[in-house]
Amino acid sequence: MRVLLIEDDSRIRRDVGTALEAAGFVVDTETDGEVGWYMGENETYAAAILDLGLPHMDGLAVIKRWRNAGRDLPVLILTARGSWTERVEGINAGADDYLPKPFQMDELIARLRAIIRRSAGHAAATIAVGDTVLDTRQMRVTVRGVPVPLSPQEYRLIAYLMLNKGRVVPQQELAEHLQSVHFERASNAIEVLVGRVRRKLPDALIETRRGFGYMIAE
Amino acid sequence: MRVLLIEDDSRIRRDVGTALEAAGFVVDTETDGEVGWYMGENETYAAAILDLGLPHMDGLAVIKRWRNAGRDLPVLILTARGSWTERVEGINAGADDYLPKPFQMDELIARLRAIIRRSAGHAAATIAVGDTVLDTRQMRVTVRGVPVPLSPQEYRLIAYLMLNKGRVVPQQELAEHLQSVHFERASNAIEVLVGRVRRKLPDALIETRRGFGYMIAE
DNA sequence: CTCCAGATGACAGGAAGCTGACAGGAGCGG
DNA sequence: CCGCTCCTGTCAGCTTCCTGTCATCTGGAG
Repeated sequence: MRVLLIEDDSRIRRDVGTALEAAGFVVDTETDGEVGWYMGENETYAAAILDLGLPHMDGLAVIKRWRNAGRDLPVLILTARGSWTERVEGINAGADDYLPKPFQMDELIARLRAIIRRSAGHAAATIAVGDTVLDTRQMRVTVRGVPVPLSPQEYRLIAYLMLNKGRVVPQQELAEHLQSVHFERASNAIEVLVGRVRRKLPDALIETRRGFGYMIAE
Repeated sequence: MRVLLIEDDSRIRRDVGTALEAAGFVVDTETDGEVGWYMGENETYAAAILDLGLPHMDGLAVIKRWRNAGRDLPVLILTARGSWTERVEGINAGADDYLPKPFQMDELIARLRAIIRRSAGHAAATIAVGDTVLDTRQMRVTVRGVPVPLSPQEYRLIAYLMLNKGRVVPQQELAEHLQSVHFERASNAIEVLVGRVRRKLPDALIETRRGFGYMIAE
């Protein structure tokens, strides 16, 4: 079982590498984001372990480029402890699981095996709200089992809202998260996008909280 | 903090239950998988502790059914020592952490607290005064469970007063907090706003302290 | 009883959000 | 390299309802 480890901290890199080899994995190690991306793109791995703070190309960007290219390589990201933002962004970018630092080697290995197994065709990482199910691995939304055709922006929007269900998400936060550089104040791009998503999904799913933002109830 | 303990071994059930209560948790105990699932589905817990070998419904099945229904209740599973398979399957099914038997009570409690803390991003941050509950994640106020429709200004006002309950808040401070540039002396905007909020909430909630400001009693 | 901070009802200007139409442009197949 | 399709941001028009102001009451303190 071959895995790709991308981590710039030499201490962690060595420790994790050793532990993974002891657990029976073949490990390729990279320290640079861009080189790591290239390896994942051109070689075959059972999974990748990815630090988020990397030289040359940020971990999130690495995942996104893999995903955009159709790579469904399972990815486990290492995040700073308690960084809710990183976690959500990571999962939203297409990561399969996250592990807050510092972590136990045992747990890393267990989770790594879990995502590998999951990618072998078993359970998917899903979030459900009523009839509507978000599958973050397939980057797809289904309603009563029927897939809903969504554009990339539309998917990112609904995914972010579902990952934050039960919480009011301000328009500003959505705009930042969708990372479209274009959004200016005095643009109603978010409203338009929400409208488009609403037309494709059950009506009451996305609540408007006038003056606050949007929310999906639990 | 209320937790759900599902365990069929009476010895472990009693020991764990006692330890949890000593640690300040309120514990609901179930021995049957299906009943446990039902409880988790219909009650509100800060977390669940789940044995994997259960009568009627296997622990893994319980987690999966919760997850499929969108329940993101943190789950700690108890596994047989060294059982890689169980660990991996547990995490794969959506468990947040696992603990191999036999275990130290201290460790169980530490890990339980950890997963509850980790899920705190999901948890509702609420403040209650009598029947009136402020939920800052949903940015909403409910009275006896019924949501009260509030405009942004109205919500900010009641939220600020509830966050400062038991203290007299001067009008000036309220005005500054609401950050409306418009407020000048000789404006009665605050009085008007308070009036609007009062009409939507239980009568005695906001006290007027003539000459000083407004207050919500504890 | 008098006075004045606070309460209330009415109102108008405008902020926030929704929608349909449109066009530039990215992505893709040929 | 061309042409087609789909994505996505912009715009104008419209609706809803928020919010500060004003004029007028009210009631408690002294």
